[in-house]
Amino acid sequence: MSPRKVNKEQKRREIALACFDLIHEIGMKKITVSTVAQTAGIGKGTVYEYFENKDDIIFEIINMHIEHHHNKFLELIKDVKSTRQKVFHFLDFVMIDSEENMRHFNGYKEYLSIVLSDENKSMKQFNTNCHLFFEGKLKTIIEDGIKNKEISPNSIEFIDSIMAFEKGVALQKMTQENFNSYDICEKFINNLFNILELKK
Amino acid sequence: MSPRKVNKEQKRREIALACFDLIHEIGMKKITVSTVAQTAGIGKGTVYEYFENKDDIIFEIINMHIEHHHNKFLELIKDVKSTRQKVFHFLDFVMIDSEENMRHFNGYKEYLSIVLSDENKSMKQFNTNCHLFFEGKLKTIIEDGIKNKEISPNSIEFIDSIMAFEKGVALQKMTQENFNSYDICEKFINNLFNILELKK
Amino acid sequence: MSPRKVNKEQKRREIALACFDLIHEIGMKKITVSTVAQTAGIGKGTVYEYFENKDDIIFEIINMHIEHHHNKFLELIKDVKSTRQKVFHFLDFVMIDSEENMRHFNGYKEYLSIVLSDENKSMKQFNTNCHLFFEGKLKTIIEDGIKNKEISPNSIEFIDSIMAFEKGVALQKMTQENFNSYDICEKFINNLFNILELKK
Amino acid sequence: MSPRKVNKEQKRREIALACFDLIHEIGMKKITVSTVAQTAGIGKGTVYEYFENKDDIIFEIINMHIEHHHNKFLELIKDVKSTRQKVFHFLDFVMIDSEENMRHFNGYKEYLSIVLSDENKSMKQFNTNCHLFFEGKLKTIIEDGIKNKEISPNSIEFIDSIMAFEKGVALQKMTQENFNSYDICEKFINNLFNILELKK
DNA sequence: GATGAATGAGTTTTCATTCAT
DNA sequence: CATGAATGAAAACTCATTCAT
Repeated sequence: MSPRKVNKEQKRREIALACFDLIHEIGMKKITVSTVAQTAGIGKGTVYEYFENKDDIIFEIINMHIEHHHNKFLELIKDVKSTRQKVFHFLDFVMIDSEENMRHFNGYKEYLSIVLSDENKSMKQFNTNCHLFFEGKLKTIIEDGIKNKEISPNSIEFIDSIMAFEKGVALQKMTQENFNSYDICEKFINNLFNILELKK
Repeated sequence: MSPRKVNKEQKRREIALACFDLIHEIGMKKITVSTVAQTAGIGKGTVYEYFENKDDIIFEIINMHIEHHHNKFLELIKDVKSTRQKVFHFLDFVMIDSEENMRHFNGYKEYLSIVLSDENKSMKQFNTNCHLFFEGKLKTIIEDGIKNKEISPNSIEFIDSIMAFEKGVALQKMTQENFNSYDICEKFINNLFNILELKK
Repeated sequence: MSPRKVNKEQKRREIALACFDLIHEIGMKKITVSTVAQTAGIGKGTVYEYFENKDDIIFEIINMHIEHHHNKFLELIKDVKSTRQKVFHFLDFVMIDSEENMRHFNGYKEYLSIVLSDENKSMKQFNTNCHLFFEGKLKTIIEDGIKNKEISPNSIEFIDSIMAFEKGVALQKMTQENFNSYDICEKFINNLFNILELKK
Repeated sequence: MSPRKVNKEQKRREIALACFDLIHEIGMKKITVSTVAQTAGIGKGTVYEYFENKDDIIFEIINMHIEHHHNKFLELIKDVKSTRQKVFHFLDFVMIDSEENMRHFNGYKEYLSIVLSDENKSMKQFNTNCHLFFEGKLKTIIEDGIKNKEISPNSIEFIDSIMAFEKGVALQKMTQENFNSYDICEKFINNLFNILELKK
């Protein structure tokens, strides 16, 4: 009960949580240790009690965003039945422009710009793990579809392409003007499933 | 229109040209106005005679790289006959790990990290134009293939997806460990053309 | 006088003793209050129960080292007979490069750099006392030699010079490259005793 | 004439010269880049135009002091005739407590505390060179004395000891209370020359 | 037009000391 | 008595931009 012994890991998360929105509000590049301290309502020195250095802070905040995004996705596909529909939801992240989604999307954008500029190995490793998480989910979706005889067995061949497609759409949405991600995704899924779906 | 203006533009290009390789050599992020001045053999103040600010310089250098890349690509597909082969070459940029290609690829990576971090509107505009250039080329390739009865007329529907796929592969190659872009692209093209190619 | 006070003094020594080797291991300059607390297995705040401030801690640790060095020296000359030999041992500290000796020597170096940089009066006082201790020992050695008719009575005049010489050699060993302290000390003692020793 | 091209080396010296007295006034350890900039009447950034880093500044200031000291010494012994007298002047630096001399002496003290605390190799090298300079001068003095039949040929054997003695006296003057350097040096020289001087 | 010297705001990081529990 | 979480002053260094010559 007493504050004598603080749970370091928990405090880390508390500080990061307090700064969760900084990424949207001022951009990852402009986050300074001072800002973090102020936002979390603590002293600059205190930040260094819980984080190795500035990158460590940024990393924890990003971590939190990704985790949040994972959970959102799992929630989303929980009750969906058709494979086509599940894949639609898989692409929600890049298709849907709801305010909340856009906040996450912009967080991801900032995140990418860090990963791209840093030659930070652990960032790449972390990013690979995120990729594998979603790839695993997609694989499950596709395999379930095959089992249910919804889609043809060779659908499994298209997983890599879907993953790449999704990332490409994200990138274009981030870097191009007037890019209509919804239409492009819709067309892609329809073309794809017209090929993959088994006629009954 | 005035000869003044033309000279300015020419000098801009001269300076940028002198700095063409800086992006590979020291990385876009580490380019300073001092470096540019030194590399171009002019004074730091002179740089500001021809460029608004640092971003303006970076922009011009990038411009030059993209242009160079455009020309390379046009050269590449000049004598290629089959549509499948042309699309293969279209993906050369992300598939082939030759030293020269990797230099360009890493330049593109640096470039992306700038576009993503900046909220620079003109960057986005510029990037859109680049996209449209390559999209145009791809469209021509596909349309020619349709005219030649190599591929089915609905192939035109897949252009957006190919564009997105290519960008997604690029992104993954930049941000993931042990990513095998070659195999993924090969499988993608083969799967695609098995569907699109007309049997004779 | 009160048992309180005695316990305080004892605890001071316990803490300092626990940190005895820190000086060799990480260097005096890099000792932080945190390190001291950790090494002594107590809380940072507790350190301040027993020490006024950081300098006070450092001082206590140094104290302990000097005391240790005193004892070593007394041990060393206990059974030595000839005066020349005793003076040789007097210079052991700056002549001999055994690992243990070098550890102490480097400790002394760190110590000096503190004394020189600080305008700390008590440090100077303390250092004077150390000097007087060794000067007393040297005086006894010389006086014994005179009594034994080993060396001439005016040898007493050379005590200050020997003391200064020893410190000068130490300083040079600390601050010069390729300084051969052994040869210089040997020559010095031989020259000196050739003058001072009585022929029989 | 125009400020278009500044002589970098000269400006370095100008800045260092402006800070010449900082060492006495606030102590070497407390010199900050800000202080240097303020004292020299320039901007902080400007300091870095002429110096690699903070150590580089300190080094230049020290350099200037040593150089100054060298010149003073050469001036001092120019017209002195007897060898005994020359060696007296050789020890002036540690014997005489004139205000100007004490300023230099304190500068040397600060300098030593840097050399001792840093594991900076170039500092040691530099210090060795200073030593060699004065050793050379002393050697010349002694050799001249031998040539003139003032002192015995084996006087040459005592050079190292005189050098060490001088440094030892300096160190004691820096680190001990009520240390009477004058008397000790006087006694040393007299004892020494009573032995070395040839009787006529 | 060309130059490059001067600038200072802005950033990260350390650590002795305090004080509430 | 003991503790350790919180603190913030202080310091080194970078670099885009300006402006006098």
